[in-house]
Amino acid sequence: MTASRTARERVRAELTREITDIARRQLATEGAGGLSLRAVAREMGMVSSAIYRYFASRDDLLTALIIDAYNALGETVEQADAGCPREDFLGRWLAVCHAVRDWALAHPHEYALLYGSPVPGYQAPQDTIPAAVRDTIVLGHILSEAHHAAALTPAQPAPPPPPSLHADADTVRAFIPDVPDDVIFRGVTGWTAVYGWVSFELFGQFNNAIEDRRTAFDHSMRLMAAMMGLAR
Amino acid sequence: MTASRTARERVRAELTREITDIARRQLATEGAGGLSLRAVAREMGMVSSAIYRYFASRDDLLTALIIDAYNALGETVEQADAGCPREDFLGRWLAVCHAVRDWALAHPHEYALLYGSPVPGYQAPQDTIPAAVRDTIVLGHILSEAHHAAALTPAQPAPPPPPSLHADADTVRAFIPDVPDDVIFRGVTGWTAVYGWVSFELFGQFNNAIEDRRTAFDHSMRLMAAMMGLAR
DNA sequence: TGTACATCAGTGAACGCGCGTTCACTGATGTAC
DNA sequence: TGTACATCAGTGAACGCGCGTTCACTGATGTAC
Repeated sequence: MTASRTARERVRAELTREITDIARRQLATEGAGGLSLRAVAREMGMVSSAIYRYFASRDDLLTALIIDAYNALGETVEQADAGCPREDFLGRWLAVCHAVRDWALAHPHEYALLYGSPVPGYQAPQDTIPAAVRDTIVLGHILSEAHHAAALTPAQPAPPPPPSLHADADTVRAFIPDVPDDVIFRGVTGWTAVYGWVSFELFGQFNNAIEDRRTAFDHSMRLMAAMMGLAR
Repeated sequence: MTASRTARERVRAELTREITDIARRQLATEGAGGLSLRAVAREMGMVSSAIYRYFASRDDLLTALIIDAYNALGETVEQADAGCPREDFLGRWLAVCHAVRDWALAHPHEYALLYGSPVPGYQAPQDTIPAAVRDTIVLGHILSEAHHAAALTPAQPAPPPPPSLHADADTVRAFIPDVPDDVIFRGVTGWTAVYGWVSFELFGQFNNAIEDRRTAFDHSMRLMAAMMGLAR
């Protein structure tokens, strides 16, 4: 009976979700290294070996968490972007920057899982890639659309990218379509600055140095916007 | 006898060094989480409890490693800066950037220990601070000296830092002495971009995207130099 | 609709492993008179 | 210079802990005729 098979499958899907939820909560309190199948099973009220009906190994569970986290971040970023008038490119950039930072502050361990030190012994499979690039695509489109709206006013004189970088520019153009190499690398630089800041803030590098972090971040991202040629 | 006491102490200092050396090597292969007192003891040919004659706990050993790593990085950066003509501010900036990146690539796990996700359960004591800020001080002095040599040509128009950031600017001025707030926050932004890039590169975010990383990094840091107003 | 069989979820015990830390101890090295 | 004592380094056993994964099993749920 298809209906009953679906019933069993529904339970299965629900329990799978419950496992990842518990795992995510453990991740949030213990960090990636502290994620333990046995602890998850304990909290589920199951015996530890039962987890293996749902995930083939600890790494598989970790991969599921990583993909979920990338998607959560990606969705937040997409919504932040979508909430802005299309032609307000600076506003969109700032909204995206703050979305990344806010999400990271709300989910520090998940952020660390995505952008911190690699988990030792864990090798991310290819399946994470589509989820991993959602935020990058959002930024890319802001820049690309700004360029085509002639709204990019490339800032002060700076050296053009050396020709040897042309191949890499081609690869990145998948994310920032139809723009010259110079825009590509300004975008990459801006992008690294976002995560560089957020990582510094989250991993403690700003302790005893910068207190009004939201304001400072906002200002820093405006400087980066100017570097990229984004003006209101 | 002072001489013989010194003899014992010399052995002690040597063994302490040997322990940290072995621990550093293990860190390099296993990562911070894989650092184990028992493994260190095994490699020393000692029983595990003997380590406690030299370090009160695993965390103490970790702290020693962190301080050593900060000092190693700091020294590299200082030397890179010192190798440049004093008035070549752009050259000094680029030298420092590459020194950070080169060191990180040569010591990925140590870099991760300093700038990656915090080690769960480990709380860095205050003793690490002097070592931790050596590189920051180098950058600060480049900017400060450039400013006083009137060699900073603040790039394109960008909003000034909001007044509410003045207190934070005062704190950071310990590293970038006697410069206006605007220079401070351009410096902080530049600094985060350096580590943002290096972390992206080291932690795998550039995989399948950017191949000629040294060149791209160099270009990116030149863009940041222009943002900060550093020109040759 | 009823029965025989197959699939699947969850159990409980076990394997083999490694870890940090404590503690009472032996011997060697250094110190004081 | 020689002896009695104190300091220190290193030993070996133990405590108590948690982990991922495997495997033979029971019972319930679903399937086919």
